[in-house]
Formats: sequence, structure tokens, C-alpha cells
Amino acid sequence: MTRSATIVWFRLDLRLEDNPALTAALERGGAVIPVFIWAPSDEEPWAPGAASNWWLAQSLRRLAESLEAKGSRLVVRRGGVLETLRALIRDTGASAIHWNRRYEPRVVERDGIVEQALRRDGVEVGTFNAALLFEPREIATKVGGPFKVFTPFYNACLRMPPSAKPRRAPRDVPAPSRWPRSDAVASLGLEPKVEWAAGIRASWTPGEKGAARALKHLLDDVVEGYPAGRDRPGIEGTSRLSPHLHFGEIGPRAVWSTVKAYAGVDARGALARGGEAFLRQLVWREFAHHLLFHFPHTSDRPLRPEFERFPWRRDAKALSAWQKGRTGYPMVDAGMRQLWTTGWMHNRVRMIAASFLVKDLLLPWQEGARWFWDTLVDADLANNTMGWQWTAGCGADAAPYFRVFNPVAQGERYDPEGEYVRRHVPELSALPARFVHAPWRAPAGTLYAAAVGIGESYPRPIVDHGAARTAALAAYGRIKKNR
DNA sequence: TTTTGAGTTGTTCGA
DNA sequence: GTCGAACAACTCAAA
Repeated sequence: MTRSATIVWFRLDLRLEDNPALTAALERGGAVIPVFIWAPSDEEPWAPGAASNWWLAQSLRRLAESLEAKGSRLVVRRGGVLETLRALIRDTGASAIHWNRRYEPRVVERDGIVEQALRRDGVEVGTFNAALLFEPREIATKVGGPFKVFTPFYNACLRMPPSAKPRRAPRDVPAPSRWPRSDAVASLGLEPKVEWAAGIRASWTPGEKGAARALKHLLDDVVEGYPAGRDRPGIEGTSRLSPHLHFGEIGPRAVWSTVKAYAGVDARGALARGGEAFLRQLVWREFAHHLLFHFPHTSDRPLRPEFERFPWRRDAKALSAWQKGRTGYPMVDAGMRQLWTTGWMHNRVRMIAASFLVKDLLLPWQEGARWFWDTLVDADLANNTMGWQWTAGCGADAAPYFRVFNPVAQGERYDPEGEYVRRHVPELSALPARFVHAPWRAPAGTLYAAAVGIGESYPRPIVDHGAARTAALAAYGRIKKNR
């Protein structure tokens, strides 16, 4: 006796492996109807940005292909989620719907409404965890509250029982006798009308297979040297898993168990071979989700209320120079141009570029968060929010206010040969290493030989870092509590 | 309730 | 060039 069909509503879980909503649908028996619904207005003011949308289009195509290889399809629709699901239930006779949970405040709210309405309709609703090692409510302090400091959060995670082993992708996915209509991915308008995605396309392979390849690359070439390599933007020292994790093309459980098995344990019981350092980063992703879930206003407003009074400047010209990578500080500009051309920025450089916007230019962190949101292929509300608030000093466990990154010193320390700068700021590529992070210090003859014209081919610094630092410290001093 | 120890990623200055 | 201290006070989390 086969049961009636189950709809699997795909969202940020665009994979077949270790996908609990899908697995449970298969275990339930009967046909499975995989669905994706494009409803960006539900997520305003944080509807996905342009780079995210590009990635999404590719990832949906890859998912559809994988489903077709299993004898199934991906039904794509646009518009109101509840109306669409109800129509699909009506058309297919499905009696159940499964999805994997998301944790962004607006989405939690929307999903709650959808779930209640469908249950009232008599539909069986099942929701699952695919996106996190530990969901926001699973980790709590001894008195039951959310954590605001990373280290105790991390320790609490390590005390948790290990999560279940990731499930394999199904062999096949039983199709319904008749498929509901589907829109084409191309009709969703996710891809640019003007061709700007060439650099992004050249840098990434969206989809579950691309994610698996990135994980293999992490094990083969990255983890071993991760503790130091992750801070070197000139080399491939990071996992580059972030967009794959954001779109759920791979799950954190699979990453965790694979890295752990690879790294092994040293004599003192600690994870060896860079494993600890990498998995810590994975827990930072968990912490970001924990924070946004428990402090849902923080995507727009500071966690520390005194920062509501911070004297941010308005300066459209400075903001535009930062966005375009024309601040005159090579490390900042290289980062901003890497972001623009590849849809991604190395984490070390994100901190440098973000610190520059917030502390050197005294522009509001929300402006930076907005720009990153639109340009990053890994734009993730939880991670983006936590990162910007950390840099600005207004978030959980944030950098102390006097911690102002020096873009020249950071460049010299983490990109000593200037490879990273040369790659992304080609007009400086002929400068010797000792001037590549501060070209204005180079003698005229050196500049001439390298064909660099300060204020011509490459901008003069738009602010003096030393003076900017003093101004930032003064501004932060003014919002201190006891003054 | 009170106490205690601690807190991702830095910079600058002076010895 | 290298090293340690100062930068400031606050809040968190657990005992």
C-alpha cells in the first residue's frame, strides 16, 4: 500500500546527500515531489543580493540535474509560498510536506505561519535540521540563556554528543504519476542582464559536486597548513566552502565528520593536522546563527545599545571609493576588487577592509554589510551580521574599540611578497615588495620604473591612517558608558 | 549573591 | 629588529 506523495520544499539545502527532509520523505513511502519556490520579498529587507542570486540559479540547475539522474525532477515556482504549496498539494494529492529549517528571523516567522496554516488544512508537516551542527536552542548557558562569548559557546558545543552520521544520497527518488508544471530557472530573473558574472563563473563551481570537490581540496591541500595558511590571502589557504555551506550544497555534519576522520587525534587527545583550527571556524558559523536567532534585531541594529549613539559620518564619495577599491590602501583595494570580480573575499582581508570602512572612514557598518550582502556569493545573514558587528565593536565578543587594523602593517604581515595585491590591483604589479602596501612611500624613480602614478594610475590614500585612527579612538571614547 | 577569571583575528611606544 | 606593556573598562559565564 503506497502512501500519497510527499512534497520536499527545498530552500537553503540544495543537496541530496545528508538531507533529512528528503530522507524522511523517502522513508515515508510514496512519491516525492521536490519543489523550489522563489519568494524573495518574504525576506526583505534582506532579500538575496545579486551575487547570491547568480549562485542560486546555477545551484538550482545542478540540483535539478541530480534529481533527474535519480528519476525525479525539480519543480520550480515563484510567488507566495503558502499559496504555491497549497496549489501543489491540490494538484498532486500530496498529504505531507517536509522542509529543512532556516534560522533568519524573517524566515522563521514566515515558516511558522506556513506551517500552522498547512496543519490546519490537515497536511502533515515535517521540519528538520540540515544546516547546523547544533540548532540555536540546543546550546545554552547553565542558566538556560544564549551565549554571547565564543569560547564558552565552543566548549558547550564540544560537550554535546556527536550528531548522527550524515546520510548518503538516495539511489532513486520515486516520481509521481503526473508532474505539476514547473517554471524554468531562467525565468526567475536571477542572472544578470549585463554580463558581469564572468569572473565569478571562472572562480567557482556551484552545486553539490562542486561542494564535494571543495571538501576534497580542503583535505588534500589545505587543512594541514590551515592554522597559518588561512591568514595568507595570496595562497589558497582557506576551504572556500562558505558559499556551498550557505546554499546547503554540503552540510556541516558531513564537513565535520570528514575533517575529523582525516585529521585524527594527537597524543593529548586534541585534533591534529590543522583539524582543530578548521573546525573552530565551523563553530563560528554555528555561533553566528545562534546569535542572530536569539538577537533577531542585530542584522540592522547594534547588539550593544550604546552604539546607537555612535557618531557615524555620511560620505557618499568615500563609500563609493571603498566599494570600487579606490581608497589608496592596496590591501583594502585588493580585497574590494577581489570581491567585485570573484564574488568572494578572503577572511583576513574582510577584516582589514571592514575595519577601514568603519574605523578609518567612520562610515556605518550597516553600509558595509549591505555592500557585502549584494556582492558576496556566500552572503549569509548570520555570518555577515556577526562579522560586521564584531569589526565595528558593537557586537558579541567584539573587538575592543582601540583595536584598529593598520592596512599597511596587515598587508606586510600577511601578504609579505605582495602577491595578493599584485593579482587584484594590477596597476601596482611592478612595484617592489617593500612598497607594494604603501606605494606613496616609494621614491619617485621607483614609481616611475613601475609605471605607477600616485593620484593618477592609482589613488593617493583618501585618508591618513594615523589621523583616522586617532579620530576613531576619539569617536569611540565619546559613546563610552560612564561619560 | 558574589566573586573570579577570561575574552578570535591589533597597534604603538619605549626600552 | 625584538620584546613587553599599555591601551579601558565591561560583560559574560560559571563556580
